[in-house]
Amino acid sequence: MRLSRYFLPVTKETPADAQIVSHKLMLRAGLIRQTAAGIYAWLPLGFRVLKKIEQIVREEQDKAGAVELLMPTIQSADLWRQSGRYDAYGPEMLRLRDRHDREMLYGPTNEEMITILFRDAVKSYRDLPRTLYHIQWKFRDEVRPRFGVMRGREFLMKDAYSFDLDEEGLRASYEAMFVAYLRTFARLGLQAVPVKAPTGPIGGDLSHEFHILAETGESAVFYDAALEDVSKEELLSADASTIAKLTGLYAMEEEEHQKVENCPVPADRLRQRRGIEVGHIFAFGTKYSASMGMSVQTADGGTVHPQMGSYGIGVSRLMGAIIEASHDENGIVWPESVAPYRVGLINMRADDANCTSAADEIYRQLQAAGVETLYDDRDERGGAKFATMDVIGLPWQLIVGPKGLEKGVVELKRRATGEREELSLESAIARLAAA
RNA sequence: CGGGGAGUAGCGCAGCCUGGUAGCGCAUCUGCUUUGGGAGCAGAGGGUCGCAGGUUCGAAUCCUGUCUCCCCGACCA
Repeated sequence: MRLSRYFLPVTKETPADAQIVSHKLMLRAGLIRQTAAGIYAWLPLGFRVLKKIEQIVREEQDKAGAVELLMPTIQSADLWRQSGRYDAYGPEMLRLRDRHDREMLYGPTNEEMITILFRDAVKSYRDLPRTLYHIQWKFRDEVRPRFGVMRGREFLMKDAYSFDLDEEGLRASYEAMFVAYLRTFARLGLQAVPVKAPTGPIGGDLSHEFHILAETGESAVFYDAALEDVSKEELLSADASTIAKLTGLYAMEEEEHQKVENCPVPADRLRQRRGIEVGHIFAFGTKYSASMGMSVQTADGGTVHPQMGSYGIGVSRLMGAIIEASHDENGIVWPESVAPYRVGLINMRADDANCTSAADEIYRQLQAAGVETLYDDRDERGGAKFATMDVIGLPWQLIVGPKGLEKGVVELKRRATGEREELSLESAIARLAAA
């Protein structure tokens, strides 16, 4: 993409509304703009990142055997009356009426809808187990939206729902999602700590929150330092034994931690850090299948209410969390896996015919090699171009200028480390084309 | 929802106390000089001062109401 034809409103100054670094940088880097309290427009660059995060989440859901569908954002109040939650949900639910005065709502979650979809189509134990998911916008009328996309009212969420014949099956579905979550966060370049979460009135031990460690996290997390020693490779190849290992290590949110009388972790191994909750998985058994009359026939001719679980990931929140975890004083430092473009190509002298034709040619070759490139072809000063590239945080900057061209080289700079290297055109392109 | 704060040019702000017809920086536009880490000079455009009432000869400024946004607490992906 040529910057001269893109829509990328980067700013030098930080809007006063933003408090935390990810929000400031998302505004400054031209990723988002706020349109109302807790509601954001995703500008082209931010939208690309959102799509990339979404795609990684999707791939790992698919790999875990979950099946994607798409449910609507608008639901009918009657649906929620079936589960009894229409009155129970409270003012966080955005309620509206259509032209016929029918009560509708903007979905804050989809347990009810998935349950009737599944209920009306599935009658046999042979159709279990299944896990269905979708990635869809949710609306929760938060009392106090804040921190940019980290606590918006409208947000993009992946929510999956599992249906199993019995508790043993539910546990297996739960663990499959657990693995998917570990892999997802590892691929996103994040260190996620699974924290045992209170299960409320349903009971059981199948509920975990996944927290990204960052100073600006909303909750304090106490955990065993051994959790920090788990390698990315180990997480990417996670299986049941990984879960056993991780869940065997102590990790609690502050509120729960304070209830623990004798913390099993020795003081020198107990860590306290802030966490951003980016995922929550839990098993709720027959809560909805019973209340909404979903049952299947068993092999012996009886009927059972399927055991259900639900599994959420805050996709849009993840973008804020990634930036919280990966930035420096100059701007965002995107992990390669979610960077909106792999390389920022800088033409140092757009007014110089030789320099421009060289840069144009490199851009053409990068595109031919399938390298996602943002090409700053504007006639601006070099300093402004570097500042723009730094704040938007692409992994690589490729600098083409008259001085280098005299020597037959271009400069390749790695955003994360600041390392610079002079290379021939060919080797620079080859380097960037390599996965 | 309780407590606090703010709405003045695209962004960041001053002006308000003590009413007299709106200003600064950045950004934008034009010209010239520049060009390897957010350039310099000269000029220009852009504002129903959130909205509605009221007081007054006169309101960004005082009064009342209202809307919006932000921050601190209790809840959530």
